[in-house]
Amino acid sequence: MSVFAGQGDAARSMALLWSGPDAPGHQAEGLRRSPGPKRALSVDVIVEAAIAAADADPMTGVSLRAVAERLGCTSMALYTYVPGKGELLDLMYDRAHAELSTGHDPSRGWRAAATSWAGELRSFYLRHPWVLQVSYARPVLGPHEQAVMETLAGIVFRTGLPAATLRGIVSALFHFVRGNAQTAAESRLAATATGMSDQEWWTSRSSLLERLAPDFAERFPMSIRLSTPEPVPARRDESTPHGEHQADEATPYMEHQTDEAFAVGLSVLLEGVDATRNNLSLPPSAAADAS
Amino acid sequence: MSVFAGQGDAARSMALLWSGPDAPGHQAEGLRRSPGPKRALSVDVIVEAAIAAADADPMTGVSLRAVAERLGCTSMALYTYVPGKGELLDLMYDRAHAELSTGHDPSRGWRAAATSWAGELRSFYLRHPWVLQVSYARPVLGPHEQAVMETLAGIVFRTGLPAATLRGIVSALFHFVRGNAQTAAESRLAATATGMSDQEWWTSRSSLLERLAPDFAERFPMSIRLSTPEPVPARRDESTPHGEHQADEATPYMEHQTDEAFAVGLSVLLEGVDATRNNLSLPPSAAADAS
DNA sequence: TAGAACTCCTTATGCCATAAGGTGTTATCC
DNA sequence: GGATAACACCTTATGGCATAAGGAGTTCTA
Repeated sequence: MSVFAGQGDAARSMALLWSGPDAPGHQAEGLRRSPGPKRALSVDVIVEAAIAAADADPMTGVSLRAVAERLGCTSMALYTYVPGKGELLDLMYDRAHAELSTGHDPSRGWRAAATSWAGELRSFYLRHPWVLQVSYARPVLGPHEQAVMETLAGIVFRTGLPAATLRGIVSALFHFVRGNAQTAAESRLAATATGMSDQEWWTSRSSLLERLAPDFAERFPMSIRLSTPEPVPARRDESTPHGEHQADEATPYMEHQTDEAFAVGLSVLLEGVDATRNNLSLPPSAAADAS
Repeated sequence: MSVFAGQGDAARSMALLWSGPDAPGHQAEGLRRSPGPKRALSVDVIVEAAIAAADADPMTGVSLRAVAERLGCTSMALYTYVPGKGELLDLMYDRAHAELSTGHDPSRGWRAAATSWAGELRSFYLRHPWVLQVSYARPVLGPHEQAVMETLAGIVFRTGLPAATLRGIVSALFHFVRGNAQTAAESRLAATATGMSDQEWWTSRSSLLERLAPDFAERFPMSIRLSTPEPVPARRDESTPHGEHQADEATPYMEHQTDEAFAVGLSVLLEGVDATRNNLSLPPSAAADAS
């Protein structure tokens, strides 16, 4: 039952995000100018603790109580530093993005760069699944997320496509990576939370379905055909071109599924970018996209 | 602060989902065989009321209290019919999918069919944004969602691609449509909830950013270039770099952005599917995918 | 007609965010 | 150097949530 999604007062979040570390309340020590007791905490420390709490228990959203417990104070004490939970979430979100690398090797092609960018983002989301709960509409773009955006923008501009097209591509890339990572993360979390492995889940689900809907195969033949694995004769023939994976027990079923879906989907998406480039360079006889 | 995401006991959800309407508790009337007072409600009625409640207030997740209020009973009465909130959510989720059309015109090409399928799914999500809060991992596939899946499977098999590739494509399509719809829906909801239009939001955000990060343009040149609209000749000088948009009041800024991103992203994705087909039909000299 | 089964209610528990207001600490001004 | 005002942090209260526990009334069956 993951919880959070919205954000708080954007103006206050942005002020906290973009103001330097010398801003009021941002640090415990510093040139104090005001009366009152010394501040025991700082925004940075709170954000750090909140991230740790969210990482430690990603299923249930972070609670101010849990954060406060980590810091040895009451939840109300946090309100001195942060306007509320929503704003704290914004801060956590941006701070976490500082983990992502911002440069890309310009000697590689745009496609290789995009592929590794997407892979890095995906593993970032898998490390911090709670990040995916933060809404994407009306983004409170903090410096670190903006840097991620900047990196991707730098990569896609090398395709030579116009900005309007690139906006669509960037958005599609983000949605794809986020969606895939969310599925993968939730499947992992479900396994640890319920104590039921993916394998167990799927077999029990299948047998249930068989009992409850005996006519499943006739009603949904295409679905069955889609989910049926290829007849894999030995090890690694090239019938499944993308990222074949030997069924060692180390990687559970769903994990393998999402990994493969990621490789295939990303490849197809970038193939589409390439094709869109070719379409533009071709003489106007090339059929326009039949949307 | 949208809330819900997980699901409840899958076995019980599946029993409720797949059992016919004559199953115990599914209907108010029927061949009663047991003592006790008549059932005033039914699972179907509860699910219907819950969907109505969720549609009416999609920001905050549905609460059992709200559903009960609609039905003129207490929240605890619902527990007689439904094991808990998670299972109710599963039922709502599947029931809502009954709205989607399941056939597709086989005379049209796969691409046209996929495009209209995606468009229909997107507008469905926009009608019922709460559906997007239901997790995608360990799906409790009910009959109606399965029918949607079946339709898409039928479409993509007409590309002739192998099932493993198609799984990746299907997954990418879903993630793309879901992500885009979620962004669009949240942006709409934010507008009505905060009473601040997208236009207002973006201008206030821009001016805030200008004050808090005066060096934004130097730090993030690519982002600026990406968000800058193509040089539309007249209308508004380009001194305000962020997201200028001719202000027709009909379609607000973000709405236009997400609509365009949907069209472009979908087109690129399907272009990639097409290109992947061509790659497979080509002689083996065609460069394999450089993942 | 007694009893069992069943529905639905009231009440209680334990989470959660956060509003309200009290108490002790501390820098600054007279 | 002491008064004072600003401030951090606490306790307590409010209202919302899911749901556990148990009680009261209704209706079928033996």
